[in-house]
Amino acid sequence: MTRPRPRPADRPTRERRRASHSLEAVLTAAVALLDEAGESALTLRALASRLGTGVGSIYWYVSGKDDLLDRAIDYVLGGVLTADDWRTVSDDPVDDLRGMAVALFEAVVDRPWLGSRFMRGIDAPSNTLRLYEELGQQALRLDLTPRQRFHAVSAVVGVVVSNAVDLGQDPPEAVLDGSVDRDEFLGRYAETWRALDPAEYPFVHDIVDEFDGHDDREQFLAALDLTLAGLRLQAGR
Amino acid sequence: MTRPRPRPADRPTRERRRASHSLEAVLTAAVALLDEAGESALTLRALASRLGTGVGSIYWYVSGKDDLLDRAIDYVLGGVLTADDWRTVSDDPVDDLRGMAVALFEAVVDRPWLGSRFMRGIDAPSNTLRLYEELGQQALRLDLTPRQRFHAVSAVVGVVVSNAVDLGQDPPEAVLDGSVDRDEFLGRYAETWRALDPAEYPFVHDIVDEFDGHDDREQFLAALDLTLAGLRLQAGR
DNA sequence: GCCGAGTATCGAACGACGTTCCACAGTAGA
DNA sequence: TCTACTGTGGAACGTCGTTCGATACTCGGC
Repeated sequence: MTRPRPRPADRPTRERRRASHSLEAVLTAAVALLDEAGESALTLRALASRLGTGVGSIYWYVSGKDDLLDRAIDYVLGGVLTADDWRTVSDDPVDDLRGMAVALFEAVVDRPWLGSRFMRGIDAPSNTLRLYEELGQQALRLDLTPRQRFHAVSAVVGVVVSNAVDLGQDPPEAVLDGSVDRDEFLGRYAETWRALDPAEYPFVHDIVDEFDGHDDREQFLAALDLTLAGLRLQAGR
Repeated sequence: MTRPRPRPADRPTRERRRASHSLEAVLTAAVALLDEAGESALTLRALASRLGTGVGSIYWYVSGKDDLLDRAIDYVLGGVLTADDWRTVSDDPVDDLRGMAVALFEAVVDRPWLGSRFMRGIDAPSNTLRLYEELGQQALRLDLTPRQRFHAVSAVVGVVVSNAVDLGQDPPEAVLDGSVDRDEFLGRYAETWRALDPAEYPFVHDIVDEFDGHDDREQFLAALDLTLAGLRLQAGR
């Protein structure tokens, strides 16, 4: 789990009577902007123009861009909590933990802009904390000390985060067809790697074929399974 | 390992005759700025004024801020490669891998601004790739398929990266005494967690004491050891 | 029916940033 | 000395996040 940051004072939750623009509308538009063109597309001006309003209005609902992003992320994380594939129940807690981690990862694949800010907002009432809790409830079923549990869940979240950071990196510059471009892109790197001295770079040569055209999902699953195997061992399963 | 990004064309490596400002000077000043006041302090104007020059000059050595940051990171990573604690030799490859991962993590603790960009620049001649290679050479000593090796090293790098991202997050806003402030900070979060309904948040209650005042290093080591335990299992060690 | 306090909207303006551009200076070879 | 190249420096441009004050709209109390 990530280190928390202080959140600016929330607007008092008084019920709003005239909500032509609501916080939800702001968040929806922000997420739409992010989905369409990535993190750099989310500017206060672009958001205001999409909402048909002025920049100043946004600051009524949100204390700043940081807050906006945090809320947008927590907003989409709420969708993960209510998805169907979330919360599988088996008799193996580690399997269930794995299922949740995969569901979390899938959410990131769909929205790579979640990127590095992913899983930061662990304020008391938030979907992020709820996610963390439900992950942890599986760990609760394992024979571990609280400290081991804390570390185990942090480790699993860490695997998702590190792969999310990967995915969050802006692609070359092509908005066009994702797959073909990506393979070409990886291929160009593989090419330069193959040109290295094999005596100096034996490992790079050993894995260059695996790197070339590798699947992010597979890489994530491999890392996850290594961690879970370690966890199984620790829990005596 | 992280997805590579295209790097702008390098300046031709013609030997420079009058190097009042060299690329090295630029990088040294940039790193100093980052170390003193974090990532947000590295602006082209601040860097220029520290070098006693104009902003335009910096663009002679570096193609932009992205390139500058990537080079600065690769620059400090060069120090890791030549450090004493790097590259321990034992008869257990996993132990050696662990030592390297820890050394890498220590470098990040010292310079939290490495943050999320950490381990991105895997261009052909770079310290990052060299780091990756040397990590991989330990995996080469294990009885694994190339694909397993690729995934194993990626997983280990991932553990370091995810904890680096954590550390890279800007602290509350205090530049002052790090430890006391941090404990207070964690404590405030722990407080709100303890106020949650134990029936709804059993896991959070279970681990809140562990979270309160937890050590980042310990958390990293726990995650690393889970991954390495899984790796040991996979390699039949 | 009016009024002041809270709720909400909007866009001009500010300062900081990354980047571009171009005028200029020093140096090396012809 | 001339010329081409390597390097320097800072004004200027456009965009960004943020602040501010003017302007409504809405409601409970008089």
